[in-house]
Amino acid sequence: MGVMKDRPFAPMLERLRNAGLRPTRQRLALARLLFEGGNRHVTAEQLHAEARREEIAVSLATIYNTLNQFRKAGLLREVVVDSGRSWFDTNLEDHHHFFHEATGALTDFEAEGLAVEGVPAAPRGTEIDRVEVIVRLRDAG
Amino acid sequence: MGVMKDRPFAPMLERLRNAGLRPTRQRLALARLLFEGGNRHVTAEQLHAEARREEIAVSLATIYNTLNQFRKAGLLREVVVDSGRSWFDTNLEDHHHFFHEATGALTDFEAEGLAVEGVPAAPRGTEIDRVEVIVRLRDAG
DNA sequence: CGATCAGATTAGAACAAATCTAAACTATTG
DNA sequence: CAATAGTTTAGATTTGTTCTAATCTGATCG
Repeated sequence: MGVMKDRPFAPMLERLRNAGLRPTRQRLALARLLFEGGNRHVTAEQLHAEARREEIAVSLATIYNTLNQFRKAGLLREVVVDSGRSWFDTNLEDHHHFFHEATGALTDFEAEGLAVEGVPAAPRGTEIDRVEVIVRLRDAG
Repeated sequence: MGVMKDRPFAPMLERLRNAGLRPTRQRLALARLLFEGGNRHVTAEQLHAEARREEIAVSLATIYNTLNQFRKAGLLREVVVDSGRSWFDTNLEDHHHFFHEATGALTDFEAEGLAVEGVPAAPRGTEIDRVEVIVRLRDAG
């Protein structure tokens, strides 16, 4: 835990600067919620609620701004599994998702070990950006 | 007798009845737009606009009701690729999708020839419903 | 048939997620 | 430490979807 001993904000501050984002109070606080501790998936509303719980004063508009800026800066990935809301994923490794329709639970699995073969060529004028695999789950029975 | 022998909507009528849906004027008209002619992808708004163009009087609420009923009845599949709206796909075969982020174009490709291997076991208490592959495209360059 | 009634349709209200606006605030720079 | 460019904010707005409760219609039965 020596990582967080001395000046707990310094690395995060650097990280924001490197991403070309001014390290404001709000961005710093949200970055710490998102990136300290393991990987996570959040929606804007969830993160807003969490910030409020931690007594961090951030408006919902700022949550949206920040999540989108972090995404554009490559600090987050957006995951679309259920229409009507966006999930943001702090895991930047090559990976895919389980989505449990019944509960809305979203979990990662490593791409290592997964092979997708036989993807047809991209249509003329386009190229493949990313191959996304979503494994939809239902209750066993 | 004395009734026209050629009844182009008869098969569609049967199809609705088989799905347990009363074949109303609106459902019949929408079913014909959706299922006569090749496979297609539509959003609710698109189908509404198309119905209006064809001078079929259907409210937007009915479009939503109908798309959801058709989906539940297994006549349509929902495709989630971009948050904020739902696509409905008349193609019931095993297949996957190209999604061109820049234009929002959604196109099918056959699952035949595609192999997804090494999907981890479903978490306890759940089982795999469907493995969905979305190939996200960007402009070539 | 024509009456009945569960089920379907509808306009418009309500809701939810996300974005926009323009005014107030703040981190950087010089 | 003042100027300024970038940031945050409350609240309004937009967009996609669902809900409500009133009205209409397709199937059934006498």
